[in-house]
Amino acid sequence: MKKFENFSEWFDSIIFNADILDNRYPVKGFAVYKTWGFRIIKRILEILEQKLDETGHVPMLFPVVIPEDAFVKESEHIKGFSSEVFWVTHAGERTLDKKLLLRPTSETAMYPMFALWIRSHADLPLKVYQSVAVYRYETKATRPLLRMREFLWNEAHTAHRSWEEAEKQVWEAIEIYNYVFKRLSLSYLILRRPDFDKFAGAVYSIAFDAWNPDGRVNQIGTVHNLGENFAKAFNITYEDVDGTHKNVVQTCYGFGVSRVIAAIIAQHSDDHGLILPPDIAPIQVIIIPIVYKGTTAEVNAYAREVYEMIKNEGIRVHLDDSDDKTPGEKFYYWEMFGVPVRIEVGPRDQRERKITLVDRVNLRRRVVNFGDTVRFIKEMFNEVAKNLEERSQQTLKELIIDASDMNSLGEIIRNRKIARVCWCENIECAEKIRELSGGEIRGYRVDVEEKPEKPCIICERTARRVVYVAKAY
RNA sequence: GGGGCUGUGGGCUAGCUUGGUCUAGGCUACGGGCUUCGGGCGCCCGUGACCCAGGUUCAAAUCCUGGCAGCCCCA
Repeated sequence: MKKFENFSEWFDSIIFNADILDNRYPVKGFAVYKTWGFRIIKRILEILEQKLDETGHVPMLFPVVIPEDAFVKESEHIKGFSSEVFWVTHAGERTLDKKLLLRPTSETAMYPMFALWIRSHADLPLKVYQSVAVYRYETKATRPLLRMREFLWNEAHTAHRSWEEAEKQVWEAIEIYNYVFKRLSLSYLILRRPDFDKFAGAVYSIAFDAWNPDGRVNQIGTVHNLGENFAKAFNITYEDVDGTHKNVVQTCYGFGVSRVIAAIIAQHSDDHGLILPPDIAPIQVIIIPIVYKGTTAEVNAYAREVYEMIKNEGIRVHLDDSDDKTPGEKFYYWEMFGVPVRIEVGPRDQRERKITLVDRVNLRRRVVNFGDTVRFIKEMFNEVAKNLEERSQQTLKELIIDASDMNSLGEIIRNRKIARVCWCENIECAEKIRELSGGEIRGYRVDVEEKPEKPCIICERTARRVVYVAKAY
């Protein structure tokens, strides 16, 4: 199965064969995370949550159901989500007096409580997070990991004394996500969404769009400045030092765990299967003994010795000494699961007290002395992470193409790339871009400033932004 | 939201037009055995399937309707 030729089939086969997710659950848009996938998820969440803890966020867990009256308080928010919420209307045979919905996101679950908890400036900033499943009745075709009706994410919600503080928080959030995504060697664009595409109820939204081999971008995280919109709706006020009562200013940000796994697969993996950054690999090193008749005992004993030594260094290592598969089969098997480093131990290695190291990215062999094993493993971990990042960055660069006119824009999108265009910020022109190219304006970069050097690609008036246009999941 | 295509053992598929030797074939995976083992070795044996509900018919994997599920394209 070829990654860049038939992304969809390639992606589905990796998800299935590498035990990430089983999409055969009999409800559309719902699936089972299998062991390998779920172990990876736990590692990703561990990295993220640790960073959130370090930056003063506290973990909490809010209910999955939200009463209708809380949900309808912020008018923009309802408009954005009402068409895709799951309603709980019955309990047994009885109809509920008060309909409940399954959280599509937790603003309306959390903020009534925030209103109770926040009394004075001393309660601020409040920074809360939770890692939970959310529910959205997607009307578009669902896709495993990329577009599910139940998906895992981590959401953080903060409340502050002022707009300035909230702005700072937005940047802290961006840095946190950047840190985690970099640890996963992912490449993406950090884009401020155009106003028509911001989060329902936000003042503005910033999103992380990861590249995909089919040119469709994958939104793996978002950061929103909510201003006072929800504070007004939910009456979240505090008494300031001077005795006046003010609305809090809020931010919230979401980290799409399911989509992050999708991005890791889509960006790093190859036609042999998954390739995992060492930080999140459930097994980081796989040892495969190469046994021949006559040397079986020595080789297995030596392999065991190598295993014990590596294990004692705190590296997640597994010895595959089963005799029901040939070494070649084991190579292919563990490559499918993306184990970043393989050690082959054969009679030759055993005689010379050496080991053969192979990295998952380039599959190059290296023979090193027993005593140097751990040092070289750690080096190889860094190398794998670096190679993945460089390769991913390179692909992102190649995917982005400047569009000078409508014809070239249409061609870029048809060729499954990301177009960079100058735009005047008028919604009419945005709509034309979508109609004529099939791609959507994803926004302009916030991590670097890009000045438009040409007029708007549609109306030819002065352009205000350099924006990225792509199809999206 | 609109249109098109598809559904056969755990996975991939043949068969479907033209209903009947289909007792549903193959590859792979899985279980057992022998043999091998520095990139999917070979052989033998075995388990395992026509998405669901109706309908047409002497007869349905095959035709029709609906449901469920999946894929693709467009809004």
